[in-house]
Amino acid sequence: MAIVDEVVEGDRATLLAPVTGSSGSLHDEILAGLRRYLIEGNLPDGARIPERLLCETMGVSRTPLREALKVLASEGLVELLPNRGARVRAFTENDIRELFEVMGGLEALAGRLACERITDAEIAGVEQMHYDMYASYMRRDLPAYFALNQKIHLAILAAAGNSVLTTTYTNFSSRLQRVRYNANRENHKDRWGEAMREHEQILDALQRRSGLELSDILFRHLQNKRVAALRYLDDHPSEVGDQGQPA
Amino acid sequence: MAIVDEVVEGDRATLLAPVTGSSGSLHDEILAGLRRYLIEGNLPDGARIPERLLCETMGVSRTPLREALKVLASEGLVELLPNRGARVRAFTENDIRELFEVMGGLEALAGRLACERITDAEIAGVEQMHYDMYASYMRRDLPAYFALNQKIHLAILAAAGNSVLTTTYTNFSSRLQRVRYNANRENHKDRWGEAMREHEQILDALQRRSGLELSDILFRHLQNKRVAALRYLDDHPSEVGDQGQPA
DNA sequence: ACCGACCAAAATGCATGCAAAATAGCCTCA
DNA sequence: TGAGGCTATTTTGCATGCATTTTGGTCGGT
Repeated sequence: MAIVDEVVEGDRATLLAPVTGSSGSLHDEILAGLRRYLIEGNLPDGARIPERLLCETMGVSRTPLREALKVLASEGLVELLPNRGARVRAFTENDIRELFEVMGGLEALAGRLACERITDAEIAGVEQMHYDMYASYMRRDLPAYFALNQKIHLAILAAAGNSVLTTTYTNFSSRLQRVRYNANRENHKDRWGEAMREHEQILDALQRRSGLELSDILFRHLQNKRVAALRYLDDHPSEVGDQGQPA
Repeated sequence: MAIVDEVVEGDRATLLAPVTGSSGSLHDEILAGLRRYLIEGNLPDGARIPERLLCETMGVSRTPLREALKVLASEGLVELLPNRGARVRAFTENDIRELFEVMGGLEALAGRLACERITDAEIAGVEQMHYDMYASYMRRDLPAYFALNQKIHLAILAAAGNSVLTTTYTNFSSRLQRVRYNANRENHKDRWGEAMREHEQILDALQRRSGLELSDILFRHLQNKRVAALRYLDDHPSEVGDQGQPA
C-alpha cells in the first residue's frame, strides 16, 4: 500500500530516492524526483499521494514537498482535491486524444521550423539515424528501433531552435510517457511497417526542406500513433492502472 | 518602491487586492490574483518580488504565497533565483520570437482541428464576427477591432474541441500579454490592412473547411504579428520595463 | 443485517519559528 | 576620495505547530 511497495515492473522501477541534499534546493530535488517517479509510471492512476508518507520516504518536511506537488499539479501530472490531498492524475481517453493532438501540433511546428533552420550536417545526421532505424526495422529489433525513432524526433525538435517549444514538447511527452510505456511495446508491431513508411516521408520532406509537407506528415504520424495507443488501451484496459472503484 | 506604487497606467492598472477569503483555498486565490496582476503588466520586467511585502499586501502568510510563486515560476511568469527570491521574468527578443512561434503552431493546430469539427452554426458566428470586425476596420475603431479579433481567434480555438490546447494556448497568451499590451496599440496600425487581408483568408479557409490552408495562414498570421511586435519593441525599447541595472 | 449518526484518528491548510544565506551599512585603510 | 572588509539587518529556505476538515470505525436504531 505504501508508495515504495507499489513498484510493479521491477525492471524499470526506480525507488523514490531520499533527497541527497548534495546540491540545489530541496524544492527542486523533490520536484525532479517526484516527477521522474510519476513519469516512470510507478504509481497507478488515481493513487493517493499522502504527504506524510512522502515526507518520510524522501526525508524532508511537508513545506517543500507541498510546493512540489502544486507545481506537479500545474503540470498536469497530479490533481489536487481541496482538503483531500493529491492523487496521481488519471487520463481519460479524451485526455489522451487531446494530448496526442497537441503533441502532433508541436511536432508539426518543429518540422516546419526545422526545415527553415536545419544545417546540411544535421540533415546528414538524421539520415544516418534513419538508416540505422531502418536496419533495426529489418532486424525486427524493436528496442533499437524505438531508441532511434525517439532520437530522430528529438533531432528535429532540436533543429527547430526553439527552447520554449522544446520545453513544452517535453512536458507533454512526460504526461504521455506513462501511457506510452505500456502502449508502445506490443501495439506498435501492428503499425510498425506503416510507421516506417511514414518515417521515409519524414526524411524525404526534411531533405527537400519542405516545411509544409513535413509539418503535415508529422502531425498525421502522431495522430496515427494516437489511434494505435488508444486501440491498445481498449484491448488492455487494466495496464495503465485506473483501479478506480472496484465493483 | 512598493508593489502597489508601481502602477503606471492608472487606467488598466488593478490593485493587487487583498485576498477575500470568501471561497476556495488561499493558494488558489493568491495564484490567480498574482497571475492576473503580472499579466496586466503592473510590474516592470525584472522587478524584485519580496515575499514579506506581498504577504502584507495580500494579507496572508508566506506559505501559500511561496507555493503560488513556485507555480508561477513553472508557468514562466516569474523566475526564482536561489536564496535571492522572485523576480518578474524579463523576456528577451529571442524569448518573444519563440513564444510567437509556439503560439503560431498552436493556432495552426486549432485551425486544423476546427476545420474538422466546426459546425455550420459556429462558422456563421465567425462570419458575423468577421464582418463586424471589418466594419470596425472601416470605422478605424481600433479597440472594437481588437476585441473582435480576439473573439474570432478564441472561437476557432473553442471549435477545435481540445481543452489541453485551450489551456496551453491561454498560458502562452498570458506570457505575451504584457508585451502585447504595449506593442499592439500603435504598431498594429502599420499592419492593419495586411492583418485584415489575412483575416479574409482565414474566414475563407474556414468556410471551405480546408484545415491545411487555415493552419498555414494562421501560422503566418502569428509570425507577422511577431515581426510587428518586435519592430515596435525596437522602436520603443523602454515600454516593457527592463529597468535592469541603470548605467 | 443494514443504514445513519456520532466520535476518534489522521490528513490537510495555513501560520509561525528558526537557521542559513544574502544584502546593506559602516568603518577602516590606502 | 574610493576600495575593501566587517557587522547588523533583512530575506529566504525549511521545519514545526495548530486549527479545520476529512476519514474510518463503532454504536444504536430500524
